[in-house]
Amino acid sequence: MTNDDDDFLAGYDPRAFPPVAVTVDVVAFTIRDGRLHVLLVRRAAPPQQDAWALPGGFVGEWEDLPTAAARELAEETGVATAHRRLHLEQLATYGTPDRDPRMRIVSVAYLAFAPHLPDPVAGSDARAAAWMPMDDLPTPLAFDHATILADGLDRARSKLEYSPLATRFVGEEFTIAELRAVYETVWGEPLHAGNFHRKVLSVPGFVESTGATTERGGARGGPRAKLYRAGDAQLLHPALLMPSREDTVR
Amino acid sequence: MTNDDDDFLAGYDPRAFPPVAVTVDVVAFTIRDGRLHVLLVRRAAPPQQDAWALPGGFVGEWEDLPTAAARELAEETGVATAHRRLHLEQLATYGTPDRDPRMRIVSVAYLAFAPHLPDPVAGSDARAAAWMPMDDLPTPLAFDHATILADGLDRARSKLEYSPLATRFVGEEFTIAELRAVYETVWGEPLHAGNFHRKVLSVPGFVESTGATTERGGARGGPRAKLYRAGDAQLLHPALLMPSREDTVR
DNA sequence: CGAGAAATACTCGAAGTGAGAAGGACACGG
DNA sequence: CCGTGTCCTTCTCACTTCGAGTATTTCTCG
Repeated sequence: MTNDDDDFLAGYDPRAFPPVAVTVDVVAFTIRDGRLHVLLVRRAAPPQQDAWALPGGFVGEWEDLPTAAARELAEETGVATAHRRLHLEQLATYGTPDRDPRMRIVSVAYLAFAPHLPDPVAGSDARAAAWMPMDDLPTPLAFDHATILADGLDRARSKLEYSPLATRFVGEEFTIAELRAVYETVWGEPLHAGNFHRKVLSVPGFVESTGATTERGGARGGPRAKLYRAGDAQLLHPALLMPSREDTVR
Repeated sequence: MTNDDDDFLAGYDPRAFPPVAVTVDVVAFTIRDGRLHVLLVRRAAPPQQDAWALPGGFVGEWEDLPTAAARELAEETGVATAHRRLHLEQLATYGTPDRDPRMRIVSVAYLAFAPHLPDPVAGSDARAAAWMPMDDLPTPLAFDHATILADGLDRARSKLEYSPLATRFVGEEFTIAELRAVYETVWGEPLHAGNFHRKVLSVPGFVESTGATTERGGARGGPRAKLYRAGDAQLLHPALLMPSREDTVR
């Protein structure tokens, strides 16, 4: 930076620009009882009081965007920011001028995943907070949150294909069958158990064996399963493609 | 919306929120002389006057984000907004608190592609505008634009794998060899001509034949090539994977 | 006219995929 | 304690896809 910059900044008035607020909204997914759930809050204040919405809120003046997303998640829902296996990534930004009646609001959406998250606790801005099953959502959602949620689901579904994201939905140690259940739940269709097994083990760095097995067989019988933990791969190669890929190509 | 909302909004003061400005920045790629080029402008005003930067600027009060991106592209560089084959997609949003010395600025980055774009014309906010080759960029770039540009390149490289984006870099009608040149330029490595040919034709909806051929053979010899135009596929299946994929997996 | 270059097609072995089935290990209900 | 059914895990087989190399033909250039 130059001295010219200093002179310039001294006379600079930030209020000269159009009033805009920046918020973060979080699409948080988890799996409960074999169904995909998203975290929603019931708005405690206008606008759209009592409507179900994604957790979110204004970004603090000196706050980074991902920090704000983690804070909102914690504040409005009691879901611990420092949850060990929480995954947070930027999804997209929504800025249609009339998406919020208060003023021009540009919202940066984040996508979060974690295994076995606890029941949320409603925070200051929320009358209630709950994990809602994706196949039985309240309608309508506030603002354009239905669009954001749909984009988040799309992203999650395709990220399973080429990233080890699925390991974020299960515990530290898991069986191949648990991992398969994640794919089946998010993709919404059954997979061939044998082929899935072969494929997961053939992708370098996806999972690594712990040497141990489960204590018992499955709830309805079957042998004990070997336990694995997440490997160090960032990208799955070859990828696990959704069976229905070809149908949705065009 | 309810009457409660109206009461609430009547007493609402937008100035109560932390001052933030929202900008758009555009990473525009094209191919010239077999090299990948990005559009840069030389800043005409502080801060960082005279530094090279991505074209961009403040979002108008009633302006949609993609509209703002197209406008900035046109304003600062003379690249026509309505260019027939211009592709524009949202890349990501950058909001680190100190990324701009003026104030808190959140910038939504867009990615643009087009074939054979004309030489840009410097607009009001730019002292100059130019297509700069990616392998010989001026350094440093203003603000965090080097990061944004790197993210844009990553996105472009991987989008070639599973989307028909490459057809946006060539003319309305093109040969398989021209398409291959796009992949080789963006990926930065030579491809096996025979395998590429087979693969492109085997992906349903990627290209469709026009029945015609080029008027002449290649500049250095060879037969006339068949001409194709873009098909209707939105997703390539099977995908064309980068040869170096496996090395960069972890 | 000859040499080199490029578009396209073909071949071969290696690797990956979907579908099915087999072999055990285990839970659970008589 | 035994039979039945579950289901983890491994195999097999036919089919597709892939990378690498080669062949053929047609063109430009000198």
